[in-house]
Amino acid sequence: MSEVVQDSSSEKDAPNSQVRLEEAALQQWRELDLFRAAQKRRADAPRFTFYEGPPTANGRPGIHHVLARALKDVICRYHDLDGKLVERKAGWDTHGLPVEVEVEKKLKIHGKQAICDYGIEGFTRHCMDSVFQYVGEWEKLTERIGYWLDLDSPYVTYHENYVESVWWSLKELHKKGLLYQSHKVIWWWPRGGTALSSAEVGLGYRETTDPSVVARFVLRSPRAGDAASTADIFSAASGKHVALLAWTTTPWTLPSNCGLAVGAKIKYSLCDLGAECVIVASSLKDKLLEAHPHSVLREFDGAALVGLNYEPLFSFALPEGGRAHEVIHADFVDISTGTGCVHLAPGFGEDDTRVARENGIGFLQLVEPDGTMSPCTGPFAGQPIKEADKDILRDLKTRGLVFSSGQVRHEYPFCWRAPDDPLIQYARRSWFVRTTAAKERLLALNSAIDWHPEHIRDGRFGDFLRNNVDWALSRERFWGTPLPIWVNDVTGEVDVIGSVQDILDRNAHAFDAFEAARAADPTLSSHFRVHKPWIDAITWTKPGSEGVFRRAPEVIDCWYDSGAMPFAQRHYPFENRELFEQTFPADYICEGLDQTRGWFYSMLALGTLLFDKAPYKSVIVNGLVNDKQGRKMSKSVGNTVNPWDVIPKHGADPLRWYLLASSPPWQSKSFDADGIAEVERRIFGTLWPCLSFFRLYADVDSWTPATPSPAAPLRPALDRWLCSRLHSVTRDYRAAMDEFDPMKATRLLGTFITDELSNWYIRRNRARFWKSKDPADKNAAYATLHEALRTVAFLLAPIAPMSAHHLHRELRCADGLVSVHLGDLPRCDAACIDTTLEQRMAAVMTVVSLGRAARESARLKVRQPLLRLIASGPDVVALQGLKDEDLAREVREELNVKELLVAERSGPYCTINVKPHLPVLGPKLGKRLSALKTALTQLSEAQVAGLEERGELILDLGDGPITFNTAELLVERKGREGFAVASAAGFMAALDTTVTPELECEGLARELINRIQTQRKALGLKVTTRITLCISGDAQVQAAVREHGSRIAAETLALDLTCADEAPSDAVHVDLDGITAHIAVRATGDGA
RNA sequence: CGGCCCAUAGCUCAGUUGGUUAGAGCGUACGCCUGAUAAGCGUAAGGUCGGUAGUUCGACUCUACCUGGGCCGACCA
Repeated sequence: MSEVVQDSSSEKDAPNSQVRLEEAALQQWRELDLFRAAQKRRADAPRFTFYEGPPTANGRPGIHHVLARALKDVICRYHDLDGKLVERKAGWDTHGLPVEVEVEKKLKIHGKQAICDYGIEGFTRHCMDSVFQYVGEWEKLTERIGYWLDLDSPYVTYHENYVESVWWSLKELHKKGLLYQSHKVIWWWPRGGTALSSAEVGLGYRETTDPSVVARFVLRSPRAGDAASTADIFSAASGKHVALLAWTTTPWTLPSNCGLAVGAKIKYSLCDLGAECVIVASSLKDKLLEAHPHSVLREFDGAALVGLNYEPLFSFALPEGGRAHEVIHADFVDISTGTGCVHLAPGFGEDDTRVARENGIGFLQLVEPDGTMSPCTGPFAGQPIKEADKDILRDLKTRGLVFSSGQVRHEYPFCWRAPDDPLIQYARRSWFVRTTAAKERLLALNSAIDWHPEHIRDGRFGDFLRNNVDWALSRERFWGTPLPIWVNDVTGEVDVIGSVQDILDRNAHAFDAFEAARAADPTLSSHFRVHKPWIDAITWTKPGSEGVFRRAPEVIDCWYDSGAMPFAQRHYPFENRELFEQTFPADYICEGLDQTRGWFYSMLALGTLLFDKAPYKSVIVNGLVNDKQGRKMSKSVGNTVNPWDVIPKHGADPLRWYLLASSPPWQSKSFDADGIAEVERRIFGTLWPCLSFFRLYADVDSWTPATPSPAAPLRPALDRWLCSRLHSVTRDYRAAMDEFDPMKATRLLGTFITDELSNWYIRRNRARFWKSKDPADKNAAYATLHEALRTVAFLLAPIAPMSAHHLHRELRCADGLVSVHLGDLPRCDAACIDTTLEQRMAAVMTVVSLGRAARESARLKVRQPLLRLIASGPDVVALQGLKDEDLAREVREELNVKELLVAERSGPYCTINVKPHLPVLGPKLGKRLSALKTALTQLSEAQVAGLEERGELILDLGDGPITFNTAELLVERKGREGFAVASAAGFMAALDTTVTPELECEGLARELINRIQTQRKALGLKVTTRITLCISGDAQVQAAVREHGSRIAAETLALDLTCADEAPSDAVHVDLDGITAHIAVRATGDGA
């Protein structure tokens, strides 16, 4: 008993029992090195492959990480217990801008130049040092929540082996012709001098105010050969100058204007404003020209404008590589905002770049990478773009080229780590992976992935794949996997290397300088030789060709690192070829919804391009964890939940259960600590008493699993029922887990523990454990309960591993296992499932519930014995269950009635009501269904009797007689008035409420027993302690003691019972519904 | 603005291929049980299943549109 945990509610700050048992379990795991032992026992088992998505350890873990980790752990543990080898290699994502930003903050420097000034080596050293800043906290949390993860040999994305595998993969892509360099418009952070990934851009959107300018682009006079429609425009304008109006929110791009775009099928109007004529989309005319009295001279399609030339607003430089200042058609032009005419600056817009290239328009980019206007822009040269906006606008106004100007508030991205720095779209030379070449394959492979929830496949993820664009791979940063591309500085020849050996083959002394530096400074990590700045110093030449190969200075998008994880974690193909092949693809991964464009994509893209396989078969996508009000958790709002505020209070297992059971994994959760307290109370607060009940009596009787007990089929009905339920639950639980539905499995188990094991089996069987005179019956009860608890321990193991461990140990199983986690999950034995018995018991439970309701309505407490209950049910199985003597006894005892009558026919106790069984009769009858419904409400007594006797009913619904059988009709029994009745779902319970003097006397005896037991407990007596009893009270009390004295004595373990006229001095006074009695309980000291 | 998801009791959520009286837990009120109880059980109040229209004998369930919330994408120029 000592190990069954006692609550210490007196010590407020002491950890509660749940927390204590978890910590004790974890301590045992450490001592037993249990994780390793569990892995070892499956060394030769078939694999279930899991990939751990690498978190970055330079931030603290939060409550949402607990959700993801609980989901990962529960599925992995389930398959482990089911007999598979489930490798769980930890991993850390170590590269990327967030790390650099943290270091910049620490060093109090900001921007690319500042880093160069500081020194790249020093900077990257700080990066490497900081990536594991919080790794201790991650490990602590991982261990405390019982997440089994091999933290001792994690993969680390900056390690040389990992980098080398990434290089290998890029060389493979290069061989397939999938690596190229191009101009690409990207989101550019001018101050930091770097491009940002779309994920990073998405973090930085916020509302801002920008100038909103409509500029005049004055058309040049038509030339010979122009279309007649063009000439018509000018003749209609009759000599006034004609301007196309175009809208922009970025005046700083106007000097780089190369063209104008219109929609060929959009209607445009030529409007006479008096002094000039302007052209705008017809549908926008009224809004744009509302302050200008005007008349419409002509209306025409945009196609009429295509090919027209206009005077550029500025002429600092001419576009290169194509025509300039021409009106073209573009499909993306719309008329929801603006003027219907779009200013094209191919240096700064993705759409602009595309249509310009398609139409032979040139390229011009008069902004420097640092975000200042180019030196050739005259008065604006060197100005930061947002400052240049004002001067450009003033200049245009002076020259009469501004039609209107104002301000607009809209969403615009800023750098997510430097919130005052706006990003700009900027065409930049960059390295790309041609993922679009594999678009169809990506979609095809995705279609076979088992997504949870399913809609991600064709929804969010499918959409993302359908809109696939080439992967912009390079980052002009410092801390990342270096791009393994060397370019000849004279010929431009590209050499992609795929290993360290590749480098040595080209330059045997490549690493000499590094080794020398390392000899001088042993603190220099060996991994640095494949990182900046050391890798940049490596060059080579090729015999017979001029020029030197120098490394492309960029590093790789860190999402590529994570996507390379399936092979890079193995240092494939340099090592572990076989292991990789065995563990690719993964059977299961699980990450948050935010990984759609992140890890889910990067892994699929690389798996597809390199191996033509989807790298994972099944995915659980977990939702976000919001706060109690459903708001997103954020540090700035201050509503984040620290796992360490929750775990020491309620325990990690209740937290895991809460996260798994509260809603489907993919639904965002409103985190509420009260919900965990509820789980702790309702689930664990029920489970532990089940255990201590078992241990209490098993210890008293010295019962062990080795004690012989009757074979299962020979045990009482309740035992067979529990056994059947146990196997049914095992079956359903396994099915749910196999379908990656841990919520269903968890709820199933919870219901079994609370409703069936605790609240029905144990409660109904208590007396057998302490009163049974039949040792076989008692041993059957012990064996049944023990087996049930043992199975619960296994089913609980994946969900609440520490509690399961504790439960299993306390059961002292004969399985020789030091922990439940070293065992095998029980299988469902179909032979143990007795469906009929389960249905019958369900009927009994329903009738009991109704019986209680009937007692409630009659205000007759259960201690008051009553003569009879009349019960009925809707079908044969239910009726048979109520007639089964073993089950009927449960009803009588539970409801404290002398007799249970089963009413099968309508009669003095019940009436019946017949309803159509719709799923059967709907298709059969169609529209005649309503006629049947009416007919059934008007059945005669004879028809009802006929149905009850012969099982069939013949009705005429207007087109001849139809015979209905019992499968097509539902019979619902209801109690007649005059009894205390309750009915539901075809069941009914009618209580005979007569209380005879004899029954009243017996009831009083039961009240006395109850008070004596309470007093025993108040005195702190053991359940085996014998007592002497002295009871006094009025005539009624004395009569009860006289009539039922032997029963009172037996149930309270009284060796001696006396009935006194005067209350002894040590008696307690008790109130029995208005009757006062005095009870003196004295221990005899005879404990056996 | 676009895509996707969600909307069921005061709160957190279930609800299987369309089927009879839409469920559970928490909370509230009242009652009950306790020789396992950390507790538990029962009853009641509480719902036009976000709205409208449609398909159907029948819609919480399917379809369309609308409203509100979330996530993601989007400077639409």
